[in-house]
Amino acid sequence: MKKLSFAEENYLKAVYHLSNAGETDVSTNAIAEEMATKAASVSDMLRRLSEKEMVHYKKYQGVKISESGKIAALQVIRKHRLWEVFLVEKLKFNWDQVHEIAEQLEHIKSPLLIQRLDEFLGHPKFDPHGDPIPDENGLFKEKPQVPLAEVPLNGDGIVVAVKDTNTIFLQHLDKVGIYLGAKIKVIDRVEFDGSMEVLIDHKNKLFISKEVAENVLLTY
Amino acid sequence: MKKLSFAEENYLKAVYHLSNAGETDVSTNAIAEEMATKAASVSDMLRRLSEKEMVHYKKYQGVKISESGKIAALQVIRKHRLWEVFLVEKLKFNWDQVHEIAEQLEHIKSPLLIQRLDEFLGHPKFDPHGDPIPDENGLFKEKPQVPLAEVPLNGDGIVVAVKDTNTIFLQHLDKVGIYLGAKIKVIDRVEFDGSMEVLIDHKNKLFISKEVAENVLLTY
DNA sequence: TAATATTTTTAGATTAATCTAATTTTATTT
DNA sequence: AAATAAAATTAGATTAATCTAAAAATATTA
Repeated sequence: MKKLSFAEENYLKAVYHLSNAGETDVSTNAIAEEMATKAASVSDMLRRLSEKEMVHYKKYQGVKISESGKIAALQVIRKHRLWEVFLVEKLKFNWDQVHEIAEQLEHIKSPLLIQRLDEFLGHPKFDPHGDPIPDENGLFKEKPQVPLAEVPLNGDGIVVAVKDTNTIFLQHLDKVGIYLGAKIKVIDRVEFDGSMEVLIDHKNKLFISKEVAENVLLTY
Repeated sequence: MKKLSFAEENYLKAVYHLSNAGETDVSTNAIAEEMATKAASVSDMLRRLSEKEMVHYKKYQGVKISESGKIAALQVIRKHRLWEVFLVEKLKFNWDQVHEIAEQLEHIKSPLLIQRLDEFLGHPKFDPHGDPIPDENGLFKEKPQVPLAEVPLNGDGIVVAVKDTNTIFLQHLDKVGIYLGAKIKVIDRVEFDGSMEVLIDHKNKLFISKEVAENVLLTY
C-alpha cells in the first residue's frame, strides 16, 4: 500500500512479465537486459523492493514477485493498457505508436482517474495489441487465441502461440517465416481443402495448409 | 530545447506565475513559499536553471524568466490546462478535483499526444477555471472578463479585476467581503434598478448596487 | 550610519537511482 | 574435484533534488 516510485514500478512490471505472471523465478541478468540497465543497478533495486516486501529475494537465487508486488504490477499494467486503448480509440493513434506514451501515463497516480477512464472507454477487456486488461482487482481474461484456420477472409492477427509444439512443425514455421509476433492476414481461403493464402507482416505472401493453419494461434 | 525534469518544469511554472507572465523579478522566498519548499533548495535550483539558460539569475537579486524559459513554462501550462479540460469534459470530474491530477499529467512528454488531445477536445481556448490555454506557440487570449452586471441569474464566476480602482470603491468592496479570487453567484437580479443579490463563496448573501456590479469583473 | 533584521546563499548531509570496477558466489567443463 | 567461466553482489562514485545549519549579502530602522 506504500506508494512506489516510477523506477520501482518499472522494475516490478519487468519482474512480473519475465516470471510468467509471477510463476517462475527471474534472474538479475534477465531483468537487466529487459530494462536496458546494468546488473549492479538491478541488485540494488531488488534489495530495496525486497525491503518493501514487493518481491521475495535471496541473494544469488533470483527473485519471485510477492502477492503485494503482483497486485502493484497488475495495477500498473492495467493503467498502461487502458491508456493504450484511449490513445488508439479516442486520439486516433496507430497501435504501434502508443507504447512509449503509455509507459509515461501508466505512472500517473489517481485511482479515481483510472476508474473514470475505464468507464469512459466502456470497460474494455483487451488493449489494442490484444493483451488483456486487468480489472480493479487484478483479474483478467486470457488473451483470445484463435487458430489461423478460423480467421475469416481478410481477417488478421498476431501469432501468439502454436498448438502443436513438435520440433519439425516449429522448424517448418521458421523456414516459411512464421514466428511469434508475426502479423498474419488471410488474403484467400480455399474451403475445399482448408488451405489458405496469407500475408506475413504486410510483405510476404504464403500458402498454408489446413494442418498448419489449425496449429497456429492468433490474437487480434 | 533540452528536456527538463519534472522538478525543473515545476520551478519554471512557479517563476512564470509569480512574475506576471515574466514581467517582473521574483524572489527566492516567494518561490519557496509557492512550492512549499526551502529557500536553500530554491537557490540550488535557480543556479541549475540559470546554467540551462531558462532564467536570468544574479545572486541575491532575484530571477527573471528567460525567453526559452517562458516558452517551456507555457508549454507545461498548455498541457496542464488541456488535461483539465479533458478531465472535466470527458471524464466528468468537477473543476475543483482536476488540479492535482493535471499536475501529474502536465509532465508527460509527447508533442504528438498534446496535438491529438487538443484536436480531440476541439481546440479549447480556456480551461474549466476560465484560464486561457496557450497554443503550440505559447500564444493565448486573455481570460474573459465580464462585469458582474452582465452575469445572468444563477450564473457565477471568480472576481479577477475591477474597472474602477478608486480607493473608496476598493474599501467598500473590502468591507462587504468582495476580494480578488472570491466566487460570486447571482441569486437574484432586479431589472428595475440593475441591482442584484449574490452569494459570496457559497456562504454569504449580499445586495449589490448597479454601480458596484458594473465595476466588478468576473471570469468563468 | 550603525545596529538589527531579513533574505539569500553556501556548506555539508541524505536519499534514490544509476554507473564502473572489484569481489564473491554459483555453474560448467575439463 | 579442481579450474574456469558466468552471474550476481558489493564497494565506491556520481547526479538530481532535497534538507538543516551557518555564513554572507541586502534591507530596515532606530
